[in-house]
Parts: sequence; C-alpha cells; structure tokens
Amino acid sequence: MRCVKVAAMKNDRHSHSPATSGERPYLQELNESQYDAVTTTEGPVLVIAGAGSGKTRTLVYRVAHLVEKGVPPEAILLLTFTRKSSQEMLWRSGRLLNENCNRVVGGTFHSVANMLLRRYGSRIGFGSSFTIIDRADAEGIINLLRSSLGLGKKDKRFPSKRAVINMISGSINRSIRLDDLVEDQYAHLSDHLDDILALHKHYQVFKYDHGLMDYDDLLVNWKRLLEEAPEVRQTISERFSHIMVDEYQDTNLIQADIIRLAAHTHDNVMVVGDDSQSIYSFRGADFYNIMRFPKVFKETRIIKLEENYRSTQPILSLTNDIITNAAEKYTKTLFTRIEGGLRPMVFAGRDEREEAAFIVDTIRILLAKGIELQEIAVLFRSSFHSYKLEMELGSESIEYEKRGGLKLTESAHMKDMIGFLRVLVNPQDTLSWNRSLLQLEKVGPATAQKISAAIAGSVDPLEALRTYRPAKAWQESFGRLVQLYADLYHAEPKPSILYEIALAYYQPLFERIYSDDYPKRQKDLDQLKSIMEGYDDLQSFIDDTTLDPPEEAEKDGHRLERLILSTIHSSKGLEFDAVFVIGVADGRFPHASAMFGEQWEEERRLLYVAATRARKYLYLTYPRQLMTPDRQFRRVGMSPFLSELSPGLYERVSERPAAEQEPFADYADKTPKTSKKKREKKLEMADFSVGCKVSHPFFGHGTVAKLTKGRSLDVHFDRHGLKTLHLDYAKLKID
DNA sequence: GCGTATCGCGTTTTT
DNA sequence: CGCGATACGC
Repeated sequence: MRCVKVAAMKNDRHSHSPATSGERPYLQELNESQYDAVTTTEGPVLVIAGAGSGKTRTLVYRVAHLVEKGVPPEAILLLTFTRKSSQEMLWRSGRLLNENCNRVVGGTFHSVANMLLRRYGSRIGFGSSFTIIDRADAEGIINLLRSSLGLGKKDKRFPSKRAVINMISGSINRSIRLDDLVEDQYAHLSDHLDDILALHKHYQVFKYDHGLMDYDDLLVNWKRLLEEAPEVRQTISERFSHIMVDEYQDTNLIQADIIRLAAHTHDNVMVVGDDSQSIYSFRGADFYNIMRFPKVFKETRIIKLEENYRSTQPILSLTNDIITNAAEKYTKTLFTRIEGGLRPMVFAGRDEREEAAFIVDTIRILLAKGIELQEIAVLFRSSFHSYKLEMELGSESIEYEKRGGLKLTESAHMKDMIGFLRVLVNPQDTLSWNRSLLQLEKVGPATAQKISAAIAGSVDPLEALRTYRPAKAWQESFGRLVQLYADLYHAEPKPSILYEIALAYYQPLFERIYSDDYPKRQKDLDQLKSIMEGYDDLQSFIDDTTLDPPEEAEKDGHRLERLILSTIHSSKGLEFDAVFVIGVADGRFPHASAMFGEQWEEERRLLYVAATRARKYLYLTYPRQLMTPDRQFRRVGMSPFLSELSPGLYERVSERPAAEQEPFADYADKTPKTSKKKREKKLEMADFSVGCKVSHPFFGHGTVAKLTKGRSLDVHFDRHGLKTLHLDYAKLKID
C-alpha cells in the first residue's frame, strides 16, 4: 500500500535514495489508485473518480510526471471544464517540479477550438475574422429575426427566444434533428414547429453572413476540421501526443468524437469523470460517454478512485444516501478516514426571511469558531433563489460574491463598450453596430437596423456610416458617433488606447442611459480597463472576454474575504469548510418542470454535487412558505430528495441558533474533553467601557462607543462603521 | 410609423 | 433585474 504520510515523505526526501526504482518522492504522496493513474503514460485510461477523491491532484501530478518522463510540454493537451481550472492545474504542476509545465496547452474545448480554427479554419472555408458570440448575442439575433419575419406576434404561447436558442443548441449538442427534438421534448410547442425551423434556418444564415460563431459552432467546426481535412487531423494528432480531459461526464457526443479523432494516431487519452456528478444534460452532456469510452478506445485501463479526502464521515453518509436512491447508477461508495464531525443539519424556516436569518446567524457562529468567511458557501438551484438572502446580507454588511446567473460581460454597459471594439475586428458585426446606434437619442430599433444594414452591405463600413443621411433630430449625436469610429479606425490598435478613445465618447451617453445607477456600473468599466491593459492584441482580448468572462476582481492573487453565493452548477469542482444549500423545498428543488425520468435523476445528482462540496459543516434549509405569482403564500414541504433520506443521517433544527443554547457543539466536544483547549472566559457588560478597544471575528477592530441597556453595546469599527451588537451573539474580544 | 416612458410580471441550470 | 406590453407624443 502506497500511502505514506506527507510529513513522513518530507523527512525522507533528502535522506535516502528511493529504493523503488529511482522514483520521484512526490509520487509517494499518492494512494495506490492515484499512483496507477499518474504513472500510466501510454494508452487510453478511464478514471472514475468520486467527489473529493483527489481527481485534480491526480491530473496535476500526471502532467508533471509526463513532462518529467520527457514528453514535451507543448505536446500535452489538458481539456478542462473551465479555463480557470486548467490554469490552476498547470500552475500547480509547474510548482510541483517542472516549470516547463506552463507550456502545456490547457483550456476548455471552446478555447482550444477557437485557437485551432483561427489557425486552420481556412481549410474548411472559414476566414480568420469571425467573432464569437455568447448566449445573450444569440438571443438578440433570434429576437431580431423574430420581429423581421413577423413570427408569433402577440402569441404568448410562442416559445421565448431563450427557449428557441435552447432548442437549437440542444439539437446540435445531441446530434439529432431539430424537428425530432421538438416533437420529443417540446411537444406542447409543436404548433409552432414550422416557425421554429424557419428561425433556425435564418439564424444559421445570419451568423454566416455576419461572420459570427456561437459556442456550438466552435465545437461543430472543430469536429469538421478533424473530419474533413485529413492533413490537419494528422498534424493535430501528432502535435498533441497526450490528451487529458477533466469532467468527462459533462462532455457531449461531439466532444467525444473530437477526442477520438484528435487522438487517432496514438490513443494516449486519459479522461476523468464521475457519473454521479453529471448535471449538464440540458447542454447535451451525456454521461454514457464514460461507459462508451472503453468501447471506443480498445484496451482502456479503468481506474476507480473511491477514497474521499474532503468530507467528514457524517457528511459522506448523507451524500452517499442521496445518491443511493438514484434509479440508475454505477455503484461506487465513497469512504473517508476523516474522523468525527457533525451530522448535517436540516432547518425549516417559516419563510424565506427566516431562512435567510438562520443563515446569517449561523455564519456568525461559524466565524466565531474560526472558520474563514471565504470558506463558507451558500448554494442554490436557481440564481434568483438567493435574492432574499442577498438583501439580508446587505443589511448585515456581510460582503459576498455571487456566482452564476448574469455574467459581467453580459450586462448592457459592458456590451456597449466591447461593442465599439468588436466592429473594428469584424465590420460585419451588425449586432454591435446596432448597439452603438441605439444609444443615440431619437434613434430606436427601426432606424438602427436600417443603418446597420447599410453598413453590413457595404465594402467600407466607415464610408457607409459617413455617407448615411441622418434626420435632423439626431444629426449631431450621429456626427459624434461617426467621428468616434473614424478615430478608432485610425488609432493604434492597442486595446488600452482604444479603450480610452471609446470611453471618452461613451461616458456622457453612459451617464444618461443609466442615470439611476451608473456609479455602480462605472466600477465594471474600470475593471474592463485594467483587463484590457493586459492585452496587446484586440482579437484575443475579445475572444477571451466572450469565452471566459471575467469575474469580480481579485486582490493581489489573494482570495478576498467574502462569502460565496453560487448556483450549484457554478460550484462544481470547488470545496468549502461550510456549505449551506438553500431552497431545498418541494417545487423549488427539484425544479418544477423536472418531473420525470432522467431529468428527475439529474436534479438528484445536483443535490449530491451541492452536498459534496462541504468539508466539515453542511446545512440544508428550506422555507415553509413561498410566494406564488399572485402574491399569495403557499405552504410547501421539504424537497422529496430530503424526505426520502434516512432521518438518522441528519439533525433537525427548529429554531434559530442563540448563543446560550449551544446547538452547534461538536459531537467530538461532547465526548469527555481530552484536549487542553482553553475555554474563553465569558465576557460581561462590566468588562467593557466606552472607548475600550475590541475586536470581532468579522468586523475586525473597533472602539466601544456606547453601552446600551440589556446586553447590547455600540461599537465603532475601523472598517465597517457603527454597529450595535448583542453580547451573547457577537463573539467580541477585548484587545 | 417611430421613439420613449412607464408599469408590472416572471425568473433553471452554462462552456 | 430585465423584458414585454401599452400608451402617448412627434
């Protein structure tokens, strides 16, 4: 058994030359299965890895190991679910032993597709000047087409633009015909089938005419490139001698085909995945890819990672129970050696407010226990489920960072700014022309479309713009716009310079358009500026912001001390000391429309993913009543996924925590105290006086301003201002 | 016909 | 919050 403790390994590092065949000592940190995966350098490997089983570590070590064994770093292709995770992995590989690891090609399927298509796209008839569009752009096009084709006017039953995009995307990702998909999955919309098909056709033509490519096109064209250009297929396959794919259960058929084609000369493919964590089927992800893998690649080596290094046993018992109820599964029971720990808690609030209050109270207790704020996460099914909590956090001045939902670059003001620059790279980009025209006063959709059509139809867009005859009402502002583009076209094409020019023009419009809240949005523009300063090349800036939208700013590489609020989908692959899963109510989780079969099972896996993010503390909460659309309150029970769990696996909490009763005492603490942990002296009002310096686990340092009656006191905190605190609640210390 | 202001409603999940 | 529907004014 190869399970040497890390500490022991460190001591051994210099003392003895490894008896085991001159291996690098770092390999001894791995367990037997991980070791197998890391050291298998040739041939297809399938790693079935449970939650928290050291999957990332295995990938990181394997990259380092391959480089160590002489594989050129640029011949390794590491495909991950998000760009961030690949960067993180390569960085860690480099740290491990070999700095060359940063030359490994890493990224998402989409970013690699983009790179290859820019380089080889001409072989299948693509110029290199395409613009990548995100989902908001795609919806915009559908909207445009829907009105210009006059489809579904005033028909409330006509599918929304989002639904249309989802259908189109779904048919591509599942490699089935659109009409079959509508018939199977959207039977209630079959009346509109012809219109949907027409929208689809025009959408494809529109993109082609305007040099636009959506996320699906990137994959489809990458596959085409490999299939239709044999010499490119050969080149790519030889260039990447080793391919690794993370989160393989989230790949769709197209991606599986891409892997097979790209590896055809060597079959050196390692994929890592967990069928229990498959939560992206709406995007065409198909966990049968995992089961198919050994059939596609003969002589696949299958390795299972079943030891969990993340969670305590009580948490693991609960999560195992969640997934045991799955109708279809590939048996894999995780175990851990982490001892002790609390049973997960289930709390039912009277309403969403009380649910939020419970979370805030509990967070304070966790902070007092020494858990750091950024190690706590609140997870939910849909991004609007956290609205009430966000309000509560705001009034309690707990800082948070929200993930999931709208991306920074999907907000209107960011799209405006980026739009000015997008047309420089791709003058056919009607969407962006439209945006800048709509910003003008007295110009609406109809006029904007007329002008942008004239631009797109011409050879010289700038000339077309200049010669367009504006109406008197908006002549002046139009003139300024023309001047802006003239300046942009003639300026040095450096992102930071272009930004300054565009902002100088945009700022006054910006303040008028968002007159109610522009100071908030201004911060985003500032952030955009600092991002652009990191680029020399406009094209790659635009590609990157579309493929990998920037999140909120990080400070000096340190994670900020902020609570994480996240959709469960966006929390994938992360872990936290404490996790709250909120809104685990009937009708909310599972999502109301997921009533049958595989969809129901996917919702269950979603809860599994959420719960397995927790290391030490897990709370599942739900409100007992929810607001219905007609302003009525409806009583709801707990999610069926909760009620089917064995009640012994969790503890029910019925009241909000108060400091006197200690409902949060560790089980370990209840056993006779062997630890010499000093119990802190409980402070009384008499211990405080006005002007005395105190500190608080969250608010930091401050000065007592006033002692009020009861057990409250006002404290002026250096960083958070004046707060009224209750002595029993706030874990105050005297400095 | 076109642009603009305003109100009220509903919100899956995303590379 | 973003979007659609609606009404009003040019």
